[in-house]
Amino acid sequence: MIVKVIVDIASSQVDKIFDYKCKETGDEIIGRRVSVPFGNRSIEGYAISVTEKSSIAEDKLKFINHVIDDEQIIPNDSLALAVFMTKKYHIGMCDALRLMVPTEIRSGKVKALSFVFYELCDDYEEKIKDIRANATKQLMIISALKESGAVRKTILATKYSASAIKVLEDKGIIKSYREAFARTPYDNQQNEVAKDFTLTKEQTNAIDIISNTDNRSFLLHGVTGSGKTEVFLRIIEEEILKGKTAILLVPEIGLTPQMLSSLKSKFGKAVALIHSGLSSGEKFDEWQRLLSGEARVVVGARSAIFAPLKNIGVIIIDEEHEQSYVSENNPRYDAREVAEERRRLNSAKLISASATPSLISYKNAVEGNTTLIEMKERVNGNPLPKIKIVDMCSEIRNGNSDIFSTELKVRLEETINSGNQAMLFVNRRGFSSFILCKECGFIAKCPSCDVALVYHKDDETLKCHYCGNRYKAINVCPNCKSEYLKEGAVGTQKVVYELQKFFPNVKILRMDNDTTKNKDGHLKILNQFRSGEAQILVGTQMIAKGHDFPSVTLVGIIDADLSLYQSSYSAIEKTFELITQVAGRAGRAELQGVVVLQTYSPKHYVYKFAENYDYMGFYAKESNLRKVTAFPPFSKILRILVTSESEELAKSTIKVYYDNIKEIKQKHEDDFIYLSAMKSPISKIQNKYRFQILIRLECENADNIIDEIFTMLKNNKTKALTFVETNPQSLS
DNA sequence: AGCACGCCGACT
DNA sequence: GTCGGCGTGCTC
Repeated sequence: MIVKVIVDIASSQVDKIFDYKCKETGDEIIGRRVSVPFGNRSIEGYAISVTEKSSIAEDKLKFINHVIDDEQIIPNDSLALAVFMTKKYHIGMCDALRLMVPTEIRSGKVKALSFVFYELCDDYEEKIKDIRANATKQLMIISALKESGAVRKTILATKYSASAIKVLEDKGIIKSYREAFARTPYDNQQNEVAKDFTLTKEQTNAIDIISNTDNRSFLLHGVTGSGKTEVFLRIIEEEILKGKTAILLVPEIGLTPQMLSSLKSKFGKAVALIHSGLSSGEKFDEWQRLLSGEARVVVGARSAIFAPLKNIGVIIIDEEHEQSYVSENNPRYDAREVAEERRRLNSAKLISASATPSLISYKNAVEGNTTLIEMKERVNGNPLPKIKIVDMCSEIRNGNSDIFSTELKVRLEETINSGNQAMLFVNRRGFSSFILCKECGFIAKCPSCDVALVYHKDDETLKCHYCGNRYKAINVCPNCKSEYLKEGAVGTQKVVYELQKFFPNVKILRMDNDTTKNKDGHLKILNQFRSGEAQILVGTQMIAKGHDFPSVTLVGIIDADLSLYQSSYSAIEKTFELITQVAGRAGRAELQGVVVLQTYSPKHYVYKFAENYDYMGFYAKESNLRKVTAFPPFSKILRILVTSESEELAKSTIKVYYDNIKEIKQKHEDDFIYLSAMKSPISKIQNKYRFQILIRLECENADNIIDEIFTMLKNNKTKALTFVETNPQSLS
């Protein structure tokens, strides 16, 4: 038999199928790892298929050393998924397969956890007579074991001497055995008790539609608090009862513990959790539980889409619009697209849910490619919080140059006095975005990256948010020695600093990348806030997601324009999402909430629509704009990024690509809306120069042209690293 | 990715 | 004469 093997080397040069001979195997080798001779060494590879004959000369073929796994670890649908990904994302087969076998499994360093126990032998009664009365320790061990059954070796060894244990073991009175234990994340967490809800009409309707339609994708558009989670749970339950499995994707961080608790209360041990925050041991065990079939529901961040489940009945993507479903580092992939393919391969259902669906998903639904389900009412019947738009320009005209408007200050005071809590949202960490010399215009920049350094007041440093390097903060301009330095736009630290001036006695918490570095950092801060230790929580994006805080009645958005004026075609969409999501934090319980949104461009249409929670209106307007300007979803953007420590190499590589693409363009002149090669806006990160090509294509033929471009890239041998991305969210 | 093969400079 | 520099090319 000939076995087709992908070698476990992530390099484009060996990104192809190698044929090996294997005497005694059939299909069962597929999806297992094998050890194979490669050159003059032995390496690991993945068996992906078998054939009778090879096109390689017989004398070149070698035999497989041995099969590593004693069962299939990559399900068949995942193998097909990997092939799909190589085409879609211009990545190697090895890169794709590695996503499906976690490092913990591949490294072989993590082992199943097991403990040694001691228990009495069945026939201990007879042998016990031989023990002398003065062997008190031995007798104590026996009575201890008699009382509590099996005892762990480590525990027994702390109480009794090793010699006494050994003697008993040698005499055949006690015996040891090993038992495996799964390391279960958040096992000590109290799970919510499953309640029997009366479903709302909308929930019942959603469940009906979904359960009565097989092999289909759905978009569940429901306002915050419309009870989407309950719909998920019922559908998962249905599929489980049919003997199928389920995947539930949630955005990175925050949401997992909450969702996990709901799932566990319903499905108990059948639920596994997969995300980057787990320890290696936990990851290993959760993955094994999924593979063995013990766990049949997986909840996790984007990588959970690769869980080793068979016979998938439903895949759910919660907060479907979230950017965290797109992996930023290589291999770059969009878990939502992968989910759709895995759904197709399993003839399963896919439910994408959001209060603010991404334009592309909503368009798909409107056009009938997926089934749109609307949920417009909140379960508790409460109104959504009122959004108040504050014009910061008129604040300045009225003599208030603070970062807080009068309205926000007054409301903060009211909120605190009434014993409630407030959240302030600033989408930038640090103190100020840059330091500028008013005399000579000097801006402190990172020597390794082409970006301004961010001033951090708490440790008096200038930090680079791209490479993480830190420098001492400056008081004088290093260039002209001027003392007149100006600070850039406000970050979370400055908000806390200014806030403390107005409310010296109020406890304020800050939550951003800097305060949540250590494990469970998020949870710690969120729990502190929930318990009422602080009255105000200041934070970035990450406070917008996740938990409900019943006593938060005020949410402030310090500078809503920040995300609006980013040079991305989706900046306005992101702003709408952000406002809706942040607003959802106010008044989740009985208390009516208020959102104060500060902006310098109050007339912008995004604020009008956001103010009224008018997703449909916003969708119509924004989608029309994209159509007119030919931006996604009405076109496809392809970005090719080349990075190298040598500026010359990066530049010349881009030139070669560009010339080749120009040739492709000549063949499909009508399909190209835009083509240009340039320095990346951030032209250097970590001493690597960055050049890029941006292409915008008409939708109809885009996939074919992208295929052609990928083939060209693949055939080009260059030492510079090449990344490809479609519809990039950021061009930096 | 590794490792061998291969063709040019300063050393016992 | 040869040890070793890393450029190029191959691995079923």
